[in-house]
Amino acid sequence: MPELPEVEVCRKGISPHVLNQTVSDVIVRNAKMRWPITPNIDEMCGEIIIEVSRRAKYLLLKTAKGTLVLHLGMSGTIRVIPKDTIVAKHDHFDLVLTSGVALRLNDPRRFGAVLWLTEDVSEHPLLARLGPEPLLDEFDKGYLFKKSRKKTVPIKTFIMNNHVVVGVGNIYANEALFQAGILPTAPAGKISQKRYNNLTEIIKQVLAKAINQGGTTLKDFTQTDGRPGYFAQSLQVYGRGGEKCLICETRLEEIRQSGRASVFCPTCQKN
DNA sequence: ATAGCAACCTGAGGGC
DNA sequence: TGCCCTCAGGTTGCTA
Repeated sequence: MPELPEVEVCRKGISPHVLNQTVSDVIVRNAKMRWPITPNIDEMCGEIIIEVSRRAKYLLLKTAKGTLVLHLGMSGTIRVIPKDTIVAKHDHFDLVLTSGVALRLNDPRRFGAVLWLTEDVSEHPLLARLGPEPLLDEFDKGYLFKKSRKKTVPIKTFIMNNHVVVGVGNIYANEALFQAGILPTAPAGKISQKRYNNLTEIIKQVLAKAINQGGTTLKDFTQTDGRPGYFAQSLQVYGRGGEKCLICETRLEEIRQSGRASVFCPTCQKN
């Protein structure tokens, strides 16, 4: 389910329920995720969660002793529930709090991750080399232009690369490039400063709007309280291959780039 | 260094 | 009904 907006919606949803709460128990029903769930995760019991933050698509629950790192992969969801709620298929992990509430991770495909790290999280190999956060000022107008010089990779592959900028997944990459009028196949190194300025602004806008609307609900994504996100109705190209462009009525084309579907309008978008 | 893509999984949907 | 194929929000870590 998750691109950056969905993870941020999740962070906001769980935060009031877990911040300053004490962990009473951790329940691992299936440790086989992207990597095995950290065996020493029960060290978390008795700890107080002092910060609920996000870096890229990683959720970070910080305590005095260490940080719980959660990633939702392709199909993960986190619900806030009474701790005795009946367990469903693919409910792999619970973080139980003394308040009687639990965070429950459900992830059919198990591409997600649950890691208890006692070292400095920002130094961890998974997080150390990530690019800037797209919604912060560090992702500024000059950044993409400078970073892309001499790069031949297609622009869509470029903006989806975590080492370039984090959090831009397949849905929002398609949407942002459509709105910026740039073909997803355009070589990153050939795009002008001016168009990068525009693209940067659009990426920020698209992500911010999606967060405000509670994310995009496709198959199984819901907010932590079970409500759907409403950004799906704002999608202009994602999932619309073969349908008409909402601007010019040209038929939208669909291709595959690096194994991912790219949808674009051959009229509105240029190299 | 960089590009392409297999791999990790389950489930849904389409064609036959 | 069943089988086989393709596809899906991500990302690491191979192989060239």
